Amino acid sequence: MNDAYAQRLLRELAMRGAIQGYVVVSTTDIGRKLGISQQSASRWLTELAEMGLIRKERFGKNLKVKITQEGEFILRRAWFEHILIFGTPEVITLKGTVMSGLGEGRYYVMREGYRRQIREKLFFDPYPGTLNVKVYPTYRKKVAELREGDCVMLRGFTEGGKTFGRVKAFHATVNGYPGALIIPEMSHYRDVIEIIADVSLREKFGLRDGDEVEIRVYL
Amino acid sequence: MNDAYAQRLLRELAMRGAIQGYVVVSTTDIGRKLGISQQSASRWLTELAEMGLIRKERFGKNLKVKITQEGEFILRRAWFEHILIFGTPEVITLKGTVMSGLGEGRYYVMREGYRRQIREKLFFDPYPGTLNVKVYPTYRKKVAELREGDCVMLRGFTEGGKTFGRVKAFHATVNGYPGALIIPEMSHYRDVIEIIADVSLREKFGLRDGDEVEIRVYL
DNA sequence: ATTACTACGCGCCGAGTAA
DNA sequence: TTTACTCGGCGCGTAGTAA
Repeated sequence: MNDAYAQRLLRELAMRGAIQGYVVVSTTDIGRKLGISQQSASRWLTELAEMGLIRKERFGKNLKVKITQEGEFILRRAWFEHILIFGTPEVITLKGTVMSGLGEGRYYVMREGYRRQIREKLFFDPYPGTLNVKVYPTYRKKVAELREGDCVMLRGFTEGGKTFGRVKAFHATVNGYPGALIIPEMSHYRDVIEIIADVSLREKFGLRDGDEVEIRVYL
Repeated sequence: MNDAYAQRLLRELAMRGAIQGYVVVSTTDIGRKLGISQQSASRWLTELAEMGLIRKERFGKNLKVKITQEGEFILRRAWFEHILIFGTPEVITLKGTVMSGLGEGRYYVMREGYRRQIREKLFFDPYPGTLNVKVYPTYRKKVAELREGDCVMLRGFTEGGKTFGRVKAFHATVNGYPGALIIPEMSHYRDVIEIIADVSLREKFGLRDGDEVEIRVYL
């Protein structure tokens, strides 16, 4: 296997926690995520193990894998290069409580005009819905800063005669899970922010209104 | 072209400055760096341009390329993921002046026992020689901190009856150029540090004894 | 020296399938 | 359900070469 494939797969495994220790994975799932077949995913994993970049063991019907030190070296080099390219990120941490939206989040995310851009610019297929978070008053200033910060811009468009405005997006995590924070340019909220991810964050973390979450924005 | 190749090539181009604007590249050179043939490098670049991830133009006998916004999105996503995996680096900046070593740097780096590990763990083939930098007194404390920090460890070995000790290595840049800072565990110097890279840093920056350099260590 | 075309053959991908 | 084998076909990488 070549270098490029190895790096791509190692990163996917590392995102699942395979640096800290063994992680259960499925070849079907990895294949889907990387856009290759289950068979190829299986073969890639085998080759990665033969190259000594991962340890791989059967775990019932599944596999468990962990990245070796050699594999970690490769990832660290890539990490280092990306940091030379873009610099170290400014990380803004926000805290607040989950609140119910009025379902507009879902409505907007489902518009193909936004959805396509999210796939193209943020690289995930958004779960149709947003997590609304009311940030604690102390963080309002940081939210205001964000509005000025460097962002991924989602263009506005018209669809069925309706006009949808530009939306600012930022790579972010909620309780450590990756997604994006979005701020419609026209929105006037100062303390309510919206988060999107490739899964339902409410379900993933079993969140109910009033639960506290931590959001980290990387810019 | 698939995702993994695109990312690998985009990163290589970004490291050459193709995000800021057009950069002159040669397919031979890129091929060598990525471990593929000149012909493949040529085809990869063409395909990357067709995918809209780079702009490519002839520049005399060479090419000049620049990464488009779509290409940058892909790199930024990878940057974000690497930061989720390893966190944001602590960057330690050191300043000092170039000084002549006694040629031991060259002697040590040439030992195959170290050289192989540098290729495997730091991912470059070291130029046979080190840049010795005497850091200003204010930075001595930072150097001492480094000795304790998280590092890439180069194992000791014996060669021809001589024993070579363990060496701590850190990803680092000199005046922005990537390489590594190395600290032999047995060394007792407090204010002299050694840098290795894949080229002669003295030549690259036209350095003479007494010239000031800035070293950034990423850990 | 470049880049990049054509040809060709190896090897990779994925369908089918066994365990 | 899984993983991972075999196998057939096509895509990719490289040699040769033109410009």
